[in-house]
Amino acid sequence: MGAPKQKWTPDEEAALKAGVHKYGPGKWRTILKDPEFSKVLSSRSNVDLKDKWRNMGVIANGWGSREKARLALKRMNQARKQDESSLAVITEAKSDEKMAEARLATTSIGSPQIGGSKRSIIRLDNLIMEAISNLKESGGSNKTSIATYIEVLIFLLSLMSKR
Amino acid sequence: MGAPKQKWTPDEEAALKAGVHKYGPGKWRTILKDPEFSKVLSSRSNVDLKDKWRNMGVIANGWGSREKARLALKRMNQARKQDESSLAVITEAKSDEKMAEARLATTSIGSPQIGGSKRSIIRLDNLIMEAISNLKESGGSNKTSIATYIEVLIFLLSLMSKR
DNA sequence: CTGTAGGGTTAGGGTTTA
DNA sequence: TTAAACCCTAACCCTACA
Repeated sequence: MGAPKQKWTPDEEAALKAGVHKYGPGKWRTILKDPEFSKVLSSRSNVDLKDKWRNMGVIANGWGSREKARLALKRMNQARKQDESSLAVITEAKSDEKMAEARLATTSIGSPQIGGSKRSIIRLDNLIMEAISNLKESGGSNKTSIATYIEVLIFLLSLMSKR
Repeated sequence: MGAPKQKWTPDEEAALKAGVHKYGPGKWRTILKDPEFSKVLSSRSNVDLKDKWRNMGVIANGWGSREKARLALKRMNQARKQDESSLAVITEAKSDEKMAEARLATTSIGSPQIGGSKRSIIRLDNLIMEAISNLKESGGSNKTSIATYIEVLIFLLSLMSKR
């Protein structure tokens, strides 16, 4: 009902880290005022920064383990969905059950070229994130090799997402 | 392992509904504290209330689009025929019970219409195609589904690179 | 009044159980 | 296999106190 949760994007997390590195933890308002970060973090409050930093603190470990890859995938999943944005939220809010039905019924992810209305992109995004989600649960005998490829994909995705 | 399941009684459901009517949804702790409901709901937590309200909502509203998308993808995966050499995307899914008919159509990732850094796309393509190739050879009970998901992921990457 | 620290609560994805 | 119940935790809220 209130504002939907605003999940942190990789860009925002990076800005926060950079800010803490520059001013130290606890200087949330200072970080927000810095022109270097104010753009990216414009939708965040000083308290938001504090809370996010607290959440990130639990993750101090390195990358490489399969478990870490799984978690990374999970976080990325959320990040991408959020990144695809405000429009997603808007359409979700607007759509009554019938619209939701219609969207699914006409699920046509056009060719990459023209058709890419924002809406179809969002739809694609959701579908694919679901796919990734399913993949990580699909189990199977060669989990290790799968995880390896997923790690590669995660890395590539993060690269691409930086525009 | 967990606590034995405790099914909701009609009294509890009624109290929950009354509580939401009085304070609005999202005020779970407040509802619990209200002497009017605290007796009936004494064995429930605020999170329990939230979860129950969600379950009741699903019944009232029908399935959400997200859940439908997830199922559709699952079915698509099962119904899909393996197509060895091509990249594929979902192109169509007829409504309702025919989600199983969702099919895949081939497309090229290096399509000229895709702007942005074409070179990186190609490299990405090679990298991932190699991954898929290895994956398919490695054997495994659900390699087909894995390949499908990765293929869809590739398409997502091409879309992202365009922005 | 402004900002931070820290405990508390909610939202929503995920998992388990019947 | 599905749906209700339950779990995990990021995101957000509340309050004390500098």
